[in-house]
Amino acid sequence: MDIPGERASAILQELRRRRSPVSRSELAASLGVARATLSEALVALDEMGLVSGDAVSQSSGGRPPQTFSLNPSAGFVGVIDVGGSRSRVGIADLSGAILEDSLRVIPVDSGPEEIMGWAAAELERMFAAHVPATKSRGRSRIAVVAGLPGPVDFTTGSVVSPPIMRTWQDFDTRDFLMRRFDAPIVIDNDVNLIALAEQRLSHHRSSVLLVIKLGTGVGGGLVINGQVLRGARGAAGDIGHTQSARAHGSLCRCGHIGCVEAVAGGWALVQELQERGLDVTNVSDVARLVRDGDPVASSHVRAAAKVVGQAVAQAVSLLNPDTVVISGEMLGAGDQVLSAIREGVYQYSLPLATYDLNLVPSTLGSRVGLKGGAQLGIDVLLGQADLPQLHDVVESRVSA
Amino acid sequence: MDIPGERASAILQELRRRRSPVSRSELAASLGVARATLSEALVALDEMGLVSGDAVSQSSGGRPPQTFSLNPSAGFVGVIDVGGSRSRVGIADLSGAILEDSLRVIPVDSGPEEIMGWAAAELERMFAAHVPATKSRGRSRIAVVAGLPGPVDFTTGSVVSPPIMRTWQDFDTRDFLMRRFDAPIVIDNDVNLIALAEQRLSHHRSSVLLVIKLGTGVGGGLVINGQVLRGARGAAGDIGHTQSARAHGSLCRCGHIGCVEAVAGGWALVQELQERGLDVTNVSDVARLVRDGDPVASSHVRAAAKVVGQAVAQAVSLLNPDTVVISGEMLGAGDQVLSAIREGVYQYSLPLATYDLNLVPSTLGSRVGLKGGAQLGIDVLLGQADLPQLHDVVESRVSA
DNA sequence: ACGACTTATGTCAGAATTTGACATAAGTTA
DNA sequence: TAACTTATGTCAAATTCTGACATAAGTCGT
Repeated sequence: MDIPGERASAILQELRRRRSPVSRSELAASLGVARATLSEALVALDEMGLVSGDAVSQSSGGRPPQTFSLNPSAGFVGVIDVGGSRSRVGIADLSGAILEDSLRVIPVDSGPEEIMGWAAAELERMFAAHVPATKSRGRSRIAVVAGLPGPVDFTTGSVVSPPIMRTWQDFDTRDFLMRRFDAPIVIDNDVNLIALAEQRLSHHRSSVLLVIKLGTGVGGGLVINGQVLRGARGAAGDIGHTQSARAHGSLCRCGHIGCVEAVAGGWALVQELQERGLDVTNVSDVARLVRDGDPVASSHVRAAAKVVGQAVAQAVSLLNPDTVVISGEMLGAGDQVLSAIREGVYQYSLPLATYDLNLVPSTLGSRVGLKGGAQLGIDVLLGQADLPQLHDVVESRVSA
Repeated sequence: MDIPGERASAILQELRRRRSPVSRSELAASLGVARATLSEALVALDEMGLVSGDAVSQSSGGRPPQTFSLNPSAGFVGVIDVGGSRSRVGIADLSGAILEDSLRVIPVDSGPEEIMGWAAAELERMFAAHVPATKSRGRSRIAVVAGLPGPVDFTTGSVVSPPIMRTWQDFDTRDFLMRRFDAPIVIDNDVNLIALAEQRLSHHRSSVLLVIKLGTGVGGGLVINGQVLRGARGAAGDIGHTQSARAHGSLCRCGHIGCVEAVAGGWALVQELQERGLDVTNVSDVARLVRDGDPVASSHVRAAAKVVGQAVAQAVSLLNPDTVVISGEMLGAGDQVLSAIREGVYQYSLPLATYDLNLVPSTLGSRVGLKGGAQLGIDVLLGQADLPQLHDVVESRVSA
């Protein structure tokens, strides 16, 4: 029995949108089709192993409904999250849950061979451990997503980063992964993944979401109407290398002068504090010092946060987002960071744009990147990704 | 004979997308349905008077195809474009062509009663003159669109503008127009209308388009994937009141200090040049002076354009648009404006974001606002508008 | 001018899909 | 236990879409 792909996709999307199991009637109602139609489609999806009929749920006065949900083990996503100073690898199922993950502290400029080699090996191990060898019906689908800490050119799938990551410049990440995995591969900017995670998992209702990541660098991600805005060349969201009035004179690692990152980036803070004689080697150290009340570190971080706040204010004026999420290791420094950013935003934005603006810290923890990558991978597996250049891959998967 | 609304909408959309008449076969192919299916739907649309079968076109070696296009006189849009110093009213048909328009030089702070009263009267006259009393089949649909020079709260349809337009603050434009016209009413920001016009009429292929309007004020509009980005409260696109390093100290009419507009807005330039003893009263005067080679005016305008360029650079970094269009009266000052903006953009943006950026002047003339309003109105009439709060209105129109 | 060829259109029966109604299943409540 | 409520399976009828065929209306070559 074959079911039109469009309806199948709609059902899967609806099942995903609601987290909890849904009855046939509810599903039919929200999709606007007759129960009979929906029932038939569900059977087909069940045969493909994509949905699973749960046990009957509570009765509300009559026959209790059988509820359905996405079958979590119908697909798995391997995610590689490369960070400035540490990288993570994880595997998630269709529910988006991270089944296993591993962390390695390694600077990004150790080079792609070292990092991606390790990551791919880890991923192979995890796939072997978690993906059932043969599903009774249908084979488990898999996808691989990698997030890189720099602008990614979507057409080629490799990093295009004048500022940093020179060692990655000529490395074709997509190709490397394609050789190791027989699966759709998606390469994206790391902040885009974080932004997607925030929108899907924490800010479901947001239609214009801006995410700022304060880590080794300063990055931004944008999710508009549920879709990541990548821009013409995948360079959208770059807020770290916009000019700041307060950063005048500071030389940035990108070669320009006066970038936000040159004052507010983790690497810049580490450098400054080292010059002031403090014992710091990375962002975590800086955050710890502030938390412990070190006055020098605090004042530097607070000043940095104000600069970020001003840059965010510009973005808020331009985009009028409903939600701004602050993420990244620098959050570990405590409330001061957030309040300084708020100060900048409310000072420099028009009242209308901040009237009901929701400016909040991330609550998704240190595995946000993996979670976002999982979401993107699931999009691909279910044929709901907004990646034009992947359409052929996706098509063939969906029809299979 | 009734045809599913979804297909009807798809056909209308396709007919609109292609400007030129299309044959049945071509239409069927682009929509991916059988010719028979499409043919039947076309008959229904023809009976409703929405499409018109043109004369047969050129043969390509066999029977010449009959081509179809939207019937221009199946619907009309009245557009009111309120500007800082002048307002326009016009009427357009479904093709988007402006059939008639009229201009009145009147400052926006003359108040809404005066301006909208005049505009509504003009519009009533134009509707009476151009809309056929009774179409043979189906009644002509009409819509009214108004563009206002300030942030518009979409939920209420009235201006929300701390900066200017105090007289408009408590005026309910939508309600005013609803009382005069039995039609869907859309109130939007004037730059949003311009942006829509640029995307639809000049930059069809652009997926991220940024439009900057340099007039009495400095405004911005954003069209992403063919949809205007209005933001959470309709305040998106505000680039005039972002902070500029070079504008420090200048008091803006919005009450803040250091806004882009405080240096680069038309009103600010007029003020400055007056202080320097030049005889200018509005933006056109300034542009004329520069065109005539006045050194003082030129240097001021050039400096202003650089400030704008820097602000645009921020936006370019954040959004990575494929196209930036410069619009507004200040363009009349000549090439200097554009080149100064380019200078700012290329100096302050990352190379990746400007690599294949298309930064061009508008070519749509002084009636852009009317043209954009017409596009938005047609969207509404054909049920393709992205305005959530209008859905009920639209639904009832489409099914009728 | 005429026939061969090419392309477009109308028609319509059959295929595919969706629906609504009805019978049945499986609980709750009095 | 009977009455009632809600969920599900089934299937014929209605709707929609398609593919094939016949026909229409040009061009091209002789």
